[in-house]
Amino acid sequence: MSDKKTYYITTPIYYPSDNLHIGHAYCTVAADAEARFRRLEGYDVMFLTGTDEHGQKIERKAIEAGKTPKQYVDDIVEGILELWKVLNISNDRFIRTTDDYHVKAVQKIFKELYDRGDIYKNEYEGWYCTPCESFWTEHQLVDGKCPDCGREVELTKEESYFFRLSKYQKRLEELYEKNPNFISPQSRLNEMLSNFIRPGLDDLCVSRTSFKWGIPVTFDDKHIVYVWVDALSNYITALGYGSDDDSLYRKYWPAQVHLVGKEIVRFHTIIWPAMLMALDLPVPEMVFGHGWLLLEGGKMSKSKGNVVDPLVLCERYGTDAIRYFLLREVPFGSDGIFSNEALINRINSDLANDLGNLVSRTLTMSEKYFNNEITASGVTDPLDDELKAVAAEAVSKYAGLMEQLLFSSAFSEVFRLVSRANKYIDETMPWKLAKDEASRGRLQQVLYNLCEALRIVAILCQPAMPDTSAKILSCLGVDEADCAWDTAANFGATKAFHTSKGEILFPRIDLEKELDALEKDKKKRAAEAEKAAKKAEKAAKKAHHDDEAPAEITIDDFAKLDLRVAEVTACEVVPNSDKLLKLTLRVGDETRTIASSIRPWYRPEELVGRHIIIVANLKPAVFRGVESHGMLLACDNTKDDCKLIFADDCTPGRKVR
RNA sequence: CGCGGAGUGGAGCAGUCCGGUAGCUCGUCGGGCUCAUAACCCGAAGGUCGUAGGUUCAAAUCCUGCCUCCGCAACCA
Repeated sequence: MSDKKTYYITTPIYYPSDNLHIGHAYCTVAADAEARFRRLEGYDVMFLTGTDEHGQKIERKAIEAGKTPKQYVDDIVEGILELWKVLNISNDRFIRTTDDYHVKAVQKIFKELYDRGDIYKNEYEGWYCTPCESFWTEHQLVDGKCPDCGREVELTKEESYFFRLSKYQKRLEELYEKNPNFISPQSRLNEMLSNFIRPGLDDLCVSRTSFKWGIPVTFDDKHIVYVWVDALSNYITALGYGSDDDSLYRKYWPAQVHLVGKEIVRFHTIIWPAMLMALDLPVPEMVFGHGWLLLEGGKMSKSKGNVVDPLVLCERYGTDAIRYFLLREVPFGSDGIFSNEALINRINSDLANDLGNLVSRTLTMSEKYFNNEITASGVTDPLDDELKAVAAEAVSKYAGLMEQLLFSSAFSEVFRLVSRANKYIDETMPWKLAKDEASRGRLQQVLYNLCEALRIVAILCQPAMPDTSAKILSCLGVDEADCAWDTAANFGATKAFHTSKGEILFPRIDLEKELDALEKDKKKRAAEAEKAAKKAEKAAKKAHHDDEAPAEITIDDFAKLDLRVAEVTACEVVPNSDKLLKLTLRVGDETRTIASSIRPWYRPEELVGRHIIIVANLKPAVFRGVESHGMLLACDNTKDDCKLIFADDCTPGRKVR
């Protein structure tokens, strides 16, 4: 079967700085549905997802959590893999940008771009916020200050490597023109053109020296590869590009579609194709920018406590119901709103009332009237024609819509057929036919038609609800051959159904009770989260006192500390304080004040004249009205005991290293 | 004048490109049916399509101004 047409689809690689939420699930479920649909159609599918694990944010998060960056992302990624398992995601590969093969390939790509002259060294000028260690552009500044912390920034130059993005402006415009579907949906194309292409492209900074958690540039070890080359190239490195075995790359590239959120359309439609052009590689066929799933009452955020955890939803309502909801509720290109009420209503009306109930009533009649054995009797009626017509239309429209990633419309076609089948039961009134032995042949045909309709519905539902489809097909008792995609368009393909009543597919949910329960659950979770946060904070504080080592640091990090010997010239108790002592210190020629919470362990008079070690360049802080300029070094001997580090033999003012 | 999207019966949306009976889902009300998961089927009520002008025999649909909401603005899908 090597002549099968290939279909390569990707999701973005997600940034594991936190656990994933419903929005990530949205995108991945969509990609999964498309992948499943193409497999059903007979394509040789490659479906890739993964994680983008480098960068300053993760470096920082890891430090906060007291872990190495790798440990930190390992833990998050474990959760992500679990989530995809629960959501029944059928990805063929999962790439992590920390994977060895990826790292090597990225280094190779970076070097090649450099050798070709499309990456060059220059200076990057920007506004630097020292405490945040972040560069900002003029536009990003808020009132001329750091948008993160609000502090002063200074104009700084950093040596950087740049990618000649500007060189590809014209070729990009040609690409869009020649291939109007390259950026989909259409509205995103306009956005790219008027926002970025038309004003002109600047060369792009593709390396960093301000943090370390990334892939080193092989020929200049001060630099690490910044996100663009690192993350975007995953789509080819995952297939072995740049490794010894690039057979998958040669087989599947270029991708048919990169599925991305609208906020990263730009990187995928400008930077990524330009990079590929620079490498002389083919560009993907399409970048589809989907909308966002917004939450009732604004954006998802932890502080609002409105983050929707897809694991919780799956546990509560079943994976297939959640998958269906995500695909059906919102047209794929636009933003939509997620609410529990919408979710429950959708499950109740579509899945329980219409589909589940249709299956249930059909199977019940099959059992009751025909002992579960259904074949076509040939006693037809004009009433049958419309059912068949709707089925045929559903199949053809569905296929076209799925090919364009228009999931919501595609499934609305499927449910048109479900509705028509429900109506067909009312029109044909099988319970009346059953009362008259003479209409037995007709009754049999009616049930056959219903089973056929259900068989087709089940086939079409596979991409969205794989488990439910399997259940329905199993209850219908059809051969595997009659589950194939090709047979969906063939109403009447099935010879015989050997049905069996299964359990209720989707139990109805009591909306009010459920919303109450969810509300309670949410409060419980919020409380737990708060508790956990406090605990974590405590633990973090404790970790400072503990001999448990935080993340590894470099000698440069250590060099940032200005440790000095100081002589205590005076010492007094700070008023209104249980723990604080105010120390006056001589550090070389300088005199300074430090407040420290060591009163439980030392009397003021016993410290005067002693030499201690201080951190001299700590940011000043005010405790109980005393301005403290530094910190004393001390040891937590036990939980309740603290000892200062004395250095009586050392000269005040001298540096400690 | 940074860019883009949206304002249509109680809720969520389609229709707008190519002007001419305002459609779908949910909800509400009434009826029918009993095979079925208080489900299903039929019917009804309810909208001067954000606002002010303009073009036209005719505008939700084209043009202009204004108002409101939302998203993006070097990385939250």
